Amino acid sequence: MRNFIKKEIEKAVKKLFKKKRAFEVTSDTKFGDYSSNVAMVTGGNLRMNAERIKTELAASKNIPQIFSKTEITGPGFLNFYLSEKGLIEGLKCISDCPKQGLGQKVQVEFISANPTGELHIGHGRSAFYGDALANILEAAGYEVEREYLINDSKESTQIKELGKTVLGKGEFYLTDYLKRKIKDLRFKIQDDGEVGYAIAREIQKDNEKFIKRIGIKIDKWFSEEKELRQKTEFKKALELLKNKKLIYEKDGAIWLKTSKYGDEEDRVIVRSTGEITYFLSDIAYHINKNKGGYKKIIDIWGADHQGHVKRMMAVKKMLGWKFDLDILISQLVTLKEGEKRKKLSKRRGDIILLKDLIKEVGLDVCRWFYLEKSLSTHMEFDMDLAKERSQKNPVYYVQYAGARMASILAKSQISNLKSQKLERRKFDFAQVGLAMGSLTKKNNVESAEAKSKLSPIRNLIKKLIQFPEVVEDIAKDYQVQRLTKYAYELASEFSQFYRDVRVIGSKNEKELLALVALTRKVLEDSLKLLGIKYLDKM
RNA sequence: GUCCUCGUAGUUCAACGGAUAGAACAUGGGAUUGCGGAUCCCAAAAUCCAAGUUCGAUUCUUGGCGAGGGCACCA
Repeated sequence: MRNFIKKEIEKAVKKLFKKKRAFEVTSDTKFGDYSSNVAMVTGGNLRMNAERIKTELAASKNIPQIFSKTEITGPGFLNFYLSEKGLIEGLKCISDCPKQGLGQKVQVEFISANPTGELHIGHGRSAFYGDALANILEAAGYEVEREYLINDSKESTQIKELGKTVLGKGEFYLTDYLKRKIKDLRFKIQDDGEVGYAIAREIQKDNEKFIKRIGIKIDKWFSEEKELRQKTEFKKALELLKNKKLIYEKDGAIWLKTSKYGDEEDRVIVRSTGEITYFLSDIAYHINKNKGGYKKIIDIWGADHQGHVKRMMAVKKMLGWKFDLDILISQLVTLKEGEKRKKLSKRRGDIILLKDLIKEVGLDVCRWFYLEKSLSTHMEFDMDLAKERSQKNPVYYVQYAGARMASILAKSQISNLKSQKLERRKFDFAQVGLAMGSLTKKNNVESAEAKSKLSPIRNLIKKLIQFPEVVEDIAKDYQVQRLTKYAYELASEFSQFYRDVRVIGSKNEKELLALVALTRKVLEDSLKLLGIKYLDKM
């Protein structure tokens, strides 16, 4: 619906001003179902321009049918009010509207925890966020590949350190969990890298199992050892950089000229010992990504990697990669319980594991609490609210509304159909229109009762229409928290509708049931994208 | 010291450069004779400070102040 308005305005502006203008159309403002700032970017007399655009739109074929009213307010905002037909058209658009990402390949790389131990609450953020973002991009039409990088190269420092610990020569990564792992294994070899790699594979198996268990889908587990080191991709990357004259030697090490491409200083890629650095490995990894034919690559990194963003961007520039590279930084997570705040600190060794958090509050609640906040906020996980098993907890509030929808449907004739059939049922949008139409008629005879019923139906439909718009916005700017907000608002609109509008036994029962069924479908889809269970009963 | 984030009601969070800054929890009131009261309604309550850009700034720029993180030939 929003895109439809945009197109119509574009046509009008082109005709009136002979020049392209960047403008916005906003959904559901206080001043209308849709509002646009288009007149504000035209220059000159803003209000007069708004009038001209309004007149031009009124003369168009579609606008007068879709909107009952168009008005100008404030310094020159254009506000649109959906007509009954407009509301119905909007409902159709929920499933039929064109998707912006069609035919474009996107890679989302996330979690990528080192195979040296279990996942902690910091990984949880990247895990749930990346998973939901990938779901949403898919819903927006993109062809999405979800990748997890396993830093398991036998030559890497952390794998060697892990090996040393296993062989009793060090203490890195030594947790109770690792001690248990070590007990199970016997090694004939004494090489740090080999032993580290062997145990890392075991740890990785556990982590993969866990990630699957918490409902996160990964398409490709990318092993640094198998895909890069064994295929001599590090050397190839080095050759490539050498041929392009982007490296030089200093103090026995090999440096990359990143400072010429936006980084603060040049970086070492091969140490004077001959060992490669993590940075070269990461370059080789991204050279590999570049071969994938992606339009867009999204890397979700932890806050401890934020210093690497500039150097990676520098590499993209120097090698002239065509794909869009979006590096998102997931900020640190703190737990808050009562007045106490626990920080995630590797040094202090009091890492809080993700599995323990999920055990404490449940998977759905856990996902919701992570996903309702933007990735860049330094979030505090509110344990007290998360543990609350009542309406205070937004997750249960939303699920409760869903259960009510299902309950209404179950009590109606539709209950004869299997629930699966119900999901696939094609909704008769005209029926909903009929319901509104008859209510409007009643409204004309000033029935107070009908009037009170009209508004909640309209509000509910408006909220439903926004679903594809929310998905589209998130696919553009990655602000996943908008979807949790949307799901909550939808549940809230439905609760008000439920209070004011009697469905079963009403004159328009069939039509209202269709609306409830559609609401249920949209709520279920929203929750599915977030990875949170929709429940018919709770 | 420098780089990256963040700073919004008592608390946890929202807000494509837009209009009267939204929610939730907590607090204080209220509703209900019916589809699940795990509901609904009302009230009080906030943009760290100072300049600048703009018709318009929580948002952008600069400078402070405060918090977290990064600054290795570790990852």
